[in-house]
Amino acid sequence: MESKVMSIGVVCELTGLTERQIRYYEERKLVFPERTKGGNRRYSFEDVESIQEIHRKMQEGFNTFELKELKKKQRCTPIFR
Amino acid sequence: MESKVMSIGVVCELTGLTERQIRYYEERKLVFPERTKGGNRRYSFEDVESIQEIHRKMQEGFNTFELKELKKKQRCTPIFR
DNA sequence: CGTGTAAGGAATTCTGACACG
DNA sequence: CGTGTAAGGAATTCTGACACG
Repeated sequence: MESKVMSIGVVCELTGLTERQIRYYEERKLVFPERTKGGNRRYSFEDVESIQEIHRKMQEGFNTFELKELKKKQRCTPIFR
Repeated sequence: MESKVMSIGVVCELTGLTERQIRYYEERKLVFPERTKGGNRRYSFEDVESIQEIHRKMQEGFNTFELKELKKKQRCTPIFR
């Protein structure tokens, strides 16, 4: 599901992370929720997956910059899979 | 997806219905969203499908009581399909 | 760097009621 | 019966900043 339907509170419940962490990943250009007219964030299930992956990688020692680099590479290599 | 993750505002966007209509279906025991600790409704994609089906049936002339009866029958007949 | 927190405001949602019919 | 609406309050989310390190 790629439709952006969840508020940040639901994402917190699903991931076990804090709002602060989730907003920070966005600040570092790792997640891209949509916004309501009022400015509230809306996430998809794919975003939730992505957020969990980010958190896992960070626990493994990666910082947000490195994760951004990782994403770039992933965007360029699917041809070779 | 049966996880209850959407606020009523998102359901309005997805269905084109008003909050009033969606809450009324719940009042008539046709939809069963979960609640946050604070009391806010949370709907699943299945709920959205259900709500759209309810609205279609009502446009065909059914009232909420008849739809409740229909649901009962549907719960008893899947054996025969 | 990544995250916690208090601050103040704004968007979102809630309930119960009155209205029409 | 099904839906609109104004009312008042409460839950949720937002941003920018200070803090620690």
